[in-house]
Amino acid sequence: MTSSSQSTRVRFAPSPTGYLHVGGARTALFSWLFARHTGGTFVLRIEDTDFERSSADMVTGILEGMRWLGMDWDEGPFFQSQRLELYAQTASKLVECGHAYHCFCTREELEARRSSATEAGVVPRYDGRCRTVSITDAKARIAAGERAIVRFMVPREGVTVFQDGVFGRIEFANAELEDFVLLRSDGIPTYHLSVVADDLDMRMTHIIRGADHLSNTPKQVLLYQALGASLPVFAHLPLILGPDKTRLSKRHGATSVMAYKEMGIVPEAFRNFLALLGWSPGDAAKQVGAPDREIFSTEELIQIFSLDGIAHSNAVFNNEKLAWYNTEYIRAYDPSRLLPLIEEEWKAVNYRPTRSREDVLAAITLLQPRTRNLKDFASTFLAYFGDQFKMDEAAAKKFLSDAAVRTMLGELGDRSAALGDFSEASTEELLRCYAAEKGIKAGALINGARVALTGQAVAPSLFAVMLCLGQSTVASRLKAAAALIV
RNA sequence: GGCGCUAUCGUCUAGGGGUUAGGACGUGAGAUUCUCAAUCUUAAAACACGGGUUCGAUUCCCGUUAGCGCUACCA
Repeated sequence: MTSSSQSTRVRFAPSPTGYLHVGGARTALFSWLFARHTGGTFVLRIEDTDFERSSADMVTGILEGMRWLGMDWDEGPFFQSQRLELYAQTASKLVECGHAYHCFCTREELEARRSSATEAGVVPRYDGRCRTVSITDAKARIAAGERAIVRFMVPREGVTVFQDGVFGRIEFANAELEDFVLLRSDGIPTYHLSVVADDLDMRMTHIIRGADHLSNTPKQVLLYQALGASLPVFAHLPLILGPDKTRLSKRHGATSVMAYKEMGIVPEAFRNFLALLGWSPGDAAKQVGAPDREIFSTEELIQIFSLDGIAHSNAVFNNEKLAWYNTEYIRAYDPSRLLPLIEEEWKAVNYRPTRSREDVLAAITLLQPRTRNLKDFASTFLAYFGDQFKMDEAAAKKFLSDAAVRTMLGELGDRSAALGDFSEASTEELLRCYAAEKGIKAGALINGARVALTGQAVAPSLFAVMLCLGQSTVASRLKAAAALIV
């Protein structure tokens, strides 16, 4: 453990202009994992300086998504919209010490110059013409009511270098950068100003964020230097792409993490999947057991997570692998922990189980090994939790269309009601003897019984199902089969 | 266009100057079975291309190509 003076401080700083998307969730997860691994502090900061596009609902949604994935935070959420004073002060400090200046160019002028530069085949970049306006002149003009923005004065020459925690040494020529805007004419800061002012004020030691910010970083490094501050460690995460290898977005379907919850994904599965997207433990996996394992508990992830294992290239989101993780996690759940999640699904379809909690838990245990998705419990598995369920038409057609079979199932229902000892062995014996007696293949009766009992052509072993449902339910559903019209 | 980043099976990845280039998901085949999963066995599947450096390059260097990102008074 590091001493408190050098302990890490990491933040997740989403902008509430949308829900918590997959990329944001992974950034949050890696930041959180890093903070927990190093015994540091995890701060949540909402970057809502774009009032037009930000909304309180999105903030709620982001927090909901983080909680769903099991992430907690030690400080915040802080809102940049409530910290405007800090940014204004930082901007004037920069102006006072000559690192920034007021710019009186209008949007229209800027726009015109940009388009003519583009036409001329020149890289459009602010020419720095307002650099020559003295501070006293600028103040006078502002006092007279002129609108101004504050720009950072980027050195014309030299290079800006930083050591990225993922990509290593990154160098940009200052000549490539333009005098970027710090404060807009309405006094609201731009991203570059607010992010640096806050990260400094909140004493961040590590900035973990998407690689889309890599090109922004030299500007921010320049800001740190102008402010006389030492640099945090920047660690940029490669992006997550959709199946078509373009950036994951709405057109790829669900990109909000909560959409995955709604699709029946279990949070641990999603967290595990996300953790291994663009990161791999390498040799550290040996610390927690088999080196080839891909299933890691949250505690294990915290133990073995490190910036070193972060990939340098973008990763494609793989729905099949997510589905596999979901299957694995659902199977491994303790039934009593799975039950609340299933109850949410039931609630969503207005279903209430009529069986006792013990019976419900037993049914879950029986069903777990063959569940791929939480939704199964609220659809094809309903027959295990009460008498309110739908008969799958195709299954009925396939296995119950023979009236003779239906009649036999009814008779079997009578006989099972009379069974003294109702067990897997006794029900199987009953059915097989009855089949032999009637000269019908046991399989035909088994398939028919399965549909009569579960409404589905697919189910666990029939006799395990019978035991799970109980003698009276089995008897009545089999007897009902005799009266069925297929 | 400029700048930056990246490049191992279809996908996620391990590896690293000499390896049968390893694993996972998915896919094919077989076994098992009362259905379907599961399970077990098994198979196919990759170092983008071209130059260097070197005894030797998939690994290091350069270039090409491709992909992605940034290029706002968005974040």
